[in-house]
Amino acid sequence: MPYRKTPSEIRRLEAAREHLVACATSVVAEVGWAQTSVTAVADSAGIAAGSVYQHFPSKAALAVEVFRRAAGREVEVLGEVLDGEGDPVERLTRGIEVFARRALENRGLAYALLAAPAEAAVGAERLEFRRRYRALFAEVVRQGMAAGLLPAQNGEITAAALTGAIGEVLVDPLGTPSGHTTDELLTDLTAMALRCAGAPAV
Amino acid sequence: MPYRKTPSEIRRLEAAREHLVACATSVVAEVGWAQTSVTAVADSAGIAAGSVYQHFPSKAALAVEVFRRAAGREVEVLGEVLDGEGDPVERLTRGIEVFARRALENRGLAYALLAAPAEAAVGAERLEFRRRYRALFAEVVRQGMAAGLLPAQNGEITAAALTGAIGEVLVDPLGTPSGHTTDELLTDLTAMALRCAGAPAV
DNA sequence: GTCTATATAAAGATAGAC
DNA sequence: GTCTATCTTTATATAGAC
Repeated sequence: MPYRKTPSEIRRLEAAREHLVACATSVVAEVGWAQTSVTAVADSAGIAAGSVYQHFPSKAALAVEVFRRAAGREVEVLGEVLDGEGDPVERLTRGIEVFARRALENRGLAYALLAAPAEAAVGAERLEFRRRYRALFAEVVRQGMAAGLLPAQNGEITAAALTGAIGEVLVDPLGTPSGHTTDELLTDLTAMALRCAGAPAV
Repeated sequence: MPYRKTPSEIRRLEAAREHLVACATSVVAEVGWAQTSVTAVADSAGIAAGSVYQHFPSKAALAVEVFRRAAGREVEVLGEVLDGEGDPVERLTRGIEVFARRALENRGLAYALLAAPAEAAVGAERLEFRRRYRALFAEVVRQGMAAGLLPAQNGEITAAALTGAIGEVLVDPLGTPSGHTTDELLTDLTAMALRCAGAPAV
């Protein structure tokens, strides 16, 4: 009776945990935080409700993990684009495009991350991640000002507006109705973003 | 034993109901929807929990009433400013200023109306009212374009960005920290809004 | 380790006394 | 009409069998 787990045991446990997080993420994306009960997650993962507590001490801990994983991916992707090639204005344009496109492609998850009603612990995480999104946007705006491509402005407010605008378009189910393709929406959104940051019209 | 309520009885009942709505609004502004229990509202109004159900059939109905009253006031005020005197750009500037100032002056309530976690029924109302805010902004942007003061743009997206930006500034508790007075914040916010709508720099 | 069954807690809603 | 006390529901979390 070993007092230490074998490597294969550890792998199995981690895999089960990963599976649980993945299933919980799907459930949240589909029905939102409020309707995501421990039972629903367990059903989705094919285990009993009680077994969830083998991997997470509480529902809140699981929810926070789900949020951190998903939001962390978005921050990472956005950060890479904004920190990539080209001048600050080009990068900002691509960043908005990528951020919005990913959100539109997985609307349920994006809504859950940006806006959906959630318990307090998740709300706190959301606040933190919104700050990170905004910090990324604010930094590229700062660079744009330094390069003389953007006029003097409060970059934090511009960044907040960009984050808020994308969220707002997502929140409204009528945001992409008949007559507007995703591409048209993205064109209008990036145009607004460039105006918002004060980039000269093309 | 009259089968009809006397006028004074009706007045008393309506007054009690008004008082209940007012107290509930205060509670929501202070602690948010999630922490607003029927008991807390009843305590605040100085009545028993059970008595709440003399005036509203359910907690959700009370919450919706609270939301409608408060959000309706904001829509009305914003509508009057945007529909007032001056050219469209001037009205937009004043509208942003008034909307944001009122929100900053009653931050708890503004947060509850714009962003705070809430039950489904309130969430649906919020969606509806955000659409109304946006429709108001979109209309003045449309007028600005028609008057040749603003460049061609998707006014709905500009309107969404403005609503989102104000909400975003409010959501962040660090939005108005040391070094930024409310007036400075408003100056930066209106400047962003004018850029966002494409108004020429002053 | 995972299941079933159950304990527990919180909040909304109701019944009946006054 | 309002209060007190209680019922009911719902979902989290736990205990003990296998």
